[in-house]
Amino acid sequence: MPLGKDYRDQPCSLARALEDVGERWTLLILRDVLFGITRFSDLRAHLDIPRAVLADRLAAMVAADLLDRRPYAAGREEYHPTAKALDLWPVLHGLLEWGERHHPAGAGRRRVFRHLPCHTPLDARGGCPECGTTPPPSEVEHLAGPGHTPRADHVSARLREPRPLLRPVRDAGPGH
Amino acid sequence: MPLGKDYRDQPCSLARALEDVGERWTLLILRDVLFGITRFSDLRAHLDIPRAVLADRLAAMVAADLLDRRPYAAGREEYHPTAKALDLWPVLHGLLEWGERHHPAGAGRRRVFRHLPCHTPLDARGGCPECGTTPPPSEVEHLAGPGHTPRADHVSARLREPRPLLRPVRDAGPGH
DNA sequence: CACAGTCGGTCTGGTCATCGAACCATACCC
DNA sequence: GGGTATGGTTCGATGACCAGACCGACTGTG
Repeated sequence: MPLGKDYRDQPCSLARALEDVGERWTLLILRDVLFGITRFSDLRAHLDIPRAVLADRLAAMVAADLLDRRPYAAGREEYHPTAKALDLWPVLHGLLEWGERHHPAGAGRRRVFRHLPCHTPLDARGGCPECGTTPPPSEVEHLAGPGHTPRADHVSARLREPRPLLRPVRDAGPGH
Repeated sequence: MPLGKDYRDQPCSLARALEDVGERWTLLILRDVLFGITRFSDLRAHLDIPRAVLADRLAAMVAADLLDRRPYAAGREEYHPTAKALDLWPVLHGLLEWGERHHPAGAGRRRVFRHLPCHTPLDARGGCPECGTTPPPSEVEHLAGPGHTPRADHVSARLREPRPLLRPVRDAGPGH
């Protein structure tokens, strides 16, 4: 399904937001980058997205100041979320929770988010019921829940165990 | 710009959510319906969306249990948000606020949301700083802010004055 | 150095969505 | 009957998306 990009004549801030993140695949890519999936090949393995579309979206997201592209070796690039992208985390989390509520998996939640210091699952608004704060991504860990459907790719395997948001999946385990 | 609809092999709840509301125009239509714009012709006037696309989206949103379609006269239809749609309000508001923060209009906010009982502008998370609650749409009023860019259509004119969410734009004024 | 493999893309051809404009059926008003 | 409002559908052209083939730069291996 194609998704257009511009909503030219809409004076609303929602239209502005959708011009940045409303295109097909963009929010899923953003989620993956927040999950620590930062490389072209890993994003492809995890999302089953056509190469050309992924290349196009990454370029658009760099241009929109959502991603920072930097080499980790000669000719090899990594994409990291900018402050603007991190600022979207509560919305992304809210949308995911909405999907979880209205399209539940039989066995339970597909993914669990916990406040790292408190070790408490976040509520629907992304807040920590224990300490009352709304943690930034850096303080949130995520792991597969009981409703999780396994995927074959190597990236998905890494995301089953608890892992802080933003930690590159290429790096070692949970980290405390 | 087209936006596809299905993300078949993604086991994530975010993909499920995007299959409901990820298509082009869908979130803008949902916002408009929450603003009280419930008729085909009014949506068209406010969004500048091709007729065929609007008809397709409305049908999809009814099928996804986001909208309830009911006649208000012989052969005339109105679309009203379901509970599922109302449940998405905090996300919609969060995305709008994100757009406002990262694409500000020079003169200030484009649209202001206030908690009706407290008459206090909502914070970025959709909460009321006065009473500490997160009001449902029925308790929120909205009006044009200083950064508002006027549009010529008759619907936009109605949305300039304060008005509770969900109140049909065809109905009379602010209502307290 | 030749060779294979990995990575991050680009190119191509076919399909599908979107766009803008025209058309249409019903109901109402006079 | 003629005119208008409403809620669509149909059409042709353009553009987005998709799957798969191709490619250039670099790395490691012998």
